[in-house]
Amino acid sequence: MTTDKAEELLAEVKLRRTRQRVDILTALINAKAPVNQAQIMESLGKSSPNKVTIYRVLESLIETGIVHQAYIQDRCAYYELGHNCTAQQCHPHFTCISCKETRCMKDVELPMAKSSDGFVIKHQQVRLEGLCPNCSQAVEGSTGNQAGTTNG
Amino acid sequence: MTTDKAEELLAEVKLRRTRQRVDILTALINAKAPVNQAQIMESLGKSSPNKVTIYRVLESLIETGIVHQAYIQDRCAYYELGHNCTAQQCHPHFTCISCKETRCMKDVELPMAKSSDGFVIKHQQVRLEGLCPNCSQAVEGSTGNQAGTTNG
DNA sequence: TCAGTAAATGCAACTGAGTTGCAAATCCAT
DNA sequence: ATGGATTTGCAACTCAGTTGCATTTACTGA
Ligand SMILES: [Zn+2]
Ligand SMILES: [Zn+2]
Ligand SMILES: [Zn+2]
Ligand SMILES: [Zn+2]
Repeated sequence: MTTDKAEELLAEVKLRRTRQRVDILTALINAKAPVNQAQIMESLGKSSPNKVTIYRVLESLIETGIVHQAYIQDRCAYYELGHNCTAQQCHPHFTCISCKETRCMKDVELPMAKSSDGFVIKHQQVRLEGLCPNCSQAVEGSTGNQAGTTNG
Repeated sequence: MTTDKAEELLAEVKLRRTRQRVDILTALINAKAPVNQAQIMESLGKSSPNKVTIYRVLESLIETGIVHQAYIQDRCAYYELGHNCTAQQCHPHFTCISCKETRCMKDVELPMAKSSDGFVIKHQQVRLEGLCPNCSQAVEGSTGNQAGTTNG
């Protein structure tokens, strides 16, 4: 396991190295996409920290800046490492309106909005909606074919 | 009251003209900023429709496109008329990190993200964070002065 | 004008993500 | 090792939003 990386990060931001923090941070490091509390708990299985602890750990990690709240979907927050975002702007997140999957768009960049009228814009967050490659293909190529069950 | 406008809109989108729909839509028309269910209920006072009805009416109005869900704050959805948004992009919403107020930035425009790798981007939503004129002034002009209680 | 019917409403009970208070456990500096 | 501050777990709570169902209301067309 990549526990090393997690422990290293915790030391960097001067957070106490508890088993729970290491495990949760490791889960975030290993995640291929943003995850919510339930997914973290599930990925840690039987030895997962309590739900409340997960929220509290996420909160402390967010305070240090090593974790971001990526987006909210269905009233539920998703978290990810913040290591490849600038302070001003993270990558956009894309949700497919057909298959409902959400993913990071690390290759998409947008300019920052221009501050105006005394507003100081410090952070910008972009959400995208549309059709993912799977689903746009399905719509193009056939009639009445829904969601990504095209070629699987 | 501007009930006329609401009734007109309902006719346009072919929704039955119920007292509740007219009232809720009128509340949205009169609102100076996006509002949530509780605020709609409050603004309609004693004669307000039931909470469930408000959610169901909002849902039907959103389906027709005359109302949009503007943003979510503190796990709570805020709604507004969608009449001055393009299909692809609404105006950004700005939340002040100091006084927590959120407002529409109708004068701010951002280009649409470029679709890539088979992704078809149909809609883009932008959230901005920073300091509002009140609060940025407070930070500049003095020491330790919090939130918009500066002048007035 | 007056049924008849589909749609809309209200109520009560529910759901589920996230929070709070507090006692017990754990980390870490000395 | 020891002690005090921090962290954790549990149970109970909060509150926006949803669901099922009985009742009411808006429209159609005779
Ligand atoms: Zn898809
Ligand atoms: Zn991401
Ligand atoms: Zn402010
Ligand atoms: Zn707006």
